[in-house]
Amino acid sequence: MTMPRTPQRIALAQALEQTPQFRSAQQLHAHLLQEGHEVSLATVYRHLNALAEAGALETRNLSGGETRYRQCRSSGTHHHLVCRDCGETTDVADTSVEQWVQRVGDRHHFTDIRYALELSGLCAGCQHAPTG
Amino acid sequence: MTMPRTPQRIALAQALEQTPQFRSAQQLHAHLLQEGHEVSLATVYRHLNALAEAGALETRNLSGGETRYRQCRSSGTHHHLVCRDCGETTDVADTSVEQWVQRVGDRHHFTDIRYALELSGLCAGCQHAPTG
DNA sequence: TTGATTGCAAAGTGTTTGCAACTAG
DNA sequence: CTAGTTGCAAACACTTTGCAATCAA
Repeated sequence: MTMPRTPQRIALAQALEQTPQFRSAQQLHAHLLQEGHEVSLATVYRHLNALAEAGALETRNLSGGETRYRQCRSSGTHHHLVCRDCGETTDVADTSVEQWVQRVGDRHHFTDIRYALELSGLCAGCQHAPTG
Repeated sequence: MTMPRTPQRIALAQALEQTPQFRSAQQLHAHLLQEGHEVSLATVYRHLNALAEAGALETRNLSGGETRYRQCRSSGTHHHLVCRDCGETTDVADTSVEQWVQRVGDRHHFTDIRYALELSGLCAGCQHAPTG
């Protein structure tokens, strides 16, 4: 159970700390290189998988086979509203969906319910801009 | 806008008709071969993409880069409750989430809101079975 | 006839892994 | 010293695509 505090691991942890956004292994890797850290893509993948497996990261599967990761944050549930044009992300704190989900599970006799909700739209600043 | 009714296309359409389950391109391809149809994997992929793009199929991205498809059924909005153990899929018809989403969008001055909600749990039959 | 469709095999993506060198503790 | 970690390059799984042959209308 020893666990070396290698510079790579530390750098990745910091990168994950920085934003609440979901980012891909490749994005994170590029980010680390830009910051001057020496890490290989393989190492990034390895840590990401380990962290996700340990429950420290949330994951999201995109079309194209890409997986994005982000650190588990607030204990309270919240969702993200992402602007499809500029990418701006807003946290949405609200528990009504949570309650609804619980009810649905009960009604269908399902237990250990998990759910993922993704919201996207056009933010105030992007509503007149053409999407392309 | 001609559109040949090829045996491959017909067979695939029938296969999609058969179950409400999400299935991968490879699963569908294997299924078709078993039924005695001659189709290439490439063709299955091509049709699946076309149908999904046209809005005739719903898709789901799994970890591992796999995409699963199934035919769109009810016109009204609904969600899916999937059993993590046996894969059984239940449709959940309910509009309260829809309304909530709309409210959230308004509150943040976002327009053209889209959302995706995925629900998973353990169905009644799988609640005592070990997950492995 | 003619444009859409098909199959094949090659190419492409994102991710994983074997292995030898390396390093934190 | 030694188990865990790293980088590289090869391997993987799923999907996409170029192209020539084929087929439906």
